[in-house]
Amino acid sequence: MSNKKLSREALILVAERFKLLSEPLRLHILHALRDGPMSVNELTAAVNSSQPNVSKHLKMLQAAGVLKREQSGNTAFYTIADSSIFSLCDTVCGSLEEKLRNDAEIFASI
Amino acid sequence: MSNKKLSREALILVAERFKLLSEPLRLHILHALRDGPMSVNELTAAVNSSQPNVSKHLKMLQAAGVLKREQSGNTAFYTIADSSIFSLCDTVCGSLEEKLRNDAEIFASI
DNA sequence: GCCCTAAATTCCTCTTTCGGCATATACTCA
DNA sequence: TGAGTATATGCCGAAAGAGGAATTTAGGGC
Repeated sequence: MSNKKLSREALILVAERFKLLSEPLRLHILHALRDGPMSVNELTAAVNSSQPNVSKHLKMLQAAGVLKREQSGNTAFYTIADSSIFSLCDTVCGSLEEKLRNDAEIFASI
Repeated sequence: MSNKKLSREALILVAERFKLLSEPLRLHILHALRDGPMSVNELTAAVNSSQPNVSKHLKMLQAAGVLKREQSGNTAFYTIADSSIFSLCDTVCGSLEEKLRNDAEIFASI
């Protein structure tokens, strides 16, 4: 764990990355892409949203460098470009699980 | 890296945790608390904001279980309660650094 | 060229959230 | 009890972000 002093600009960049991951639908999209590339249509079905909405979120994820876009014929395929997001999600899941377990214990001991 | 299927509710919880970390000021506060507990006044000075604003963010961080509050006399001290946030920040920093380095190389090779 | 399908873009509205300001609460000390 | 300091809270206005609906752009096949 590094201990650098972070500049104001660095903090903003980091915050932006977290903000990108702060929407359930975007997380859902990323989660769906774990098993490989998918087209916009496939993703739209997978996450149960509208096509324009999915396209908008895909654009944000791509602009941030998290996703990569590849066009094949008439359809666009999106792939994970930065797999560090999965470590992030796993870390958060682990932390939340632990917290919930602790809360459950406290509740049980009442 | 786990490969579980995440439920809609789990995605929302994870997204909420990321949202918590998506504000520069909150990151600043957490960063300042790396070296140990601080009072609200100290934090207000450290992050260069107003006291009410800092209090509000502290409350959110505490409600999420990221910070712990301890009152001593008239002043309140806040401490890191979930250090996994630092791994998160470090992972993001690493990813951003790599991306910037790559972008710089691409730019240099033009 | 024309039609069909896939994806992206624009406009709009609604909700959330940030920060400032004023105020309230709570603790200490005289 | 009264003054002073530390922290929390409530209210407001401004800005950002999400999703819906309609439309546009672009490719493929006839």
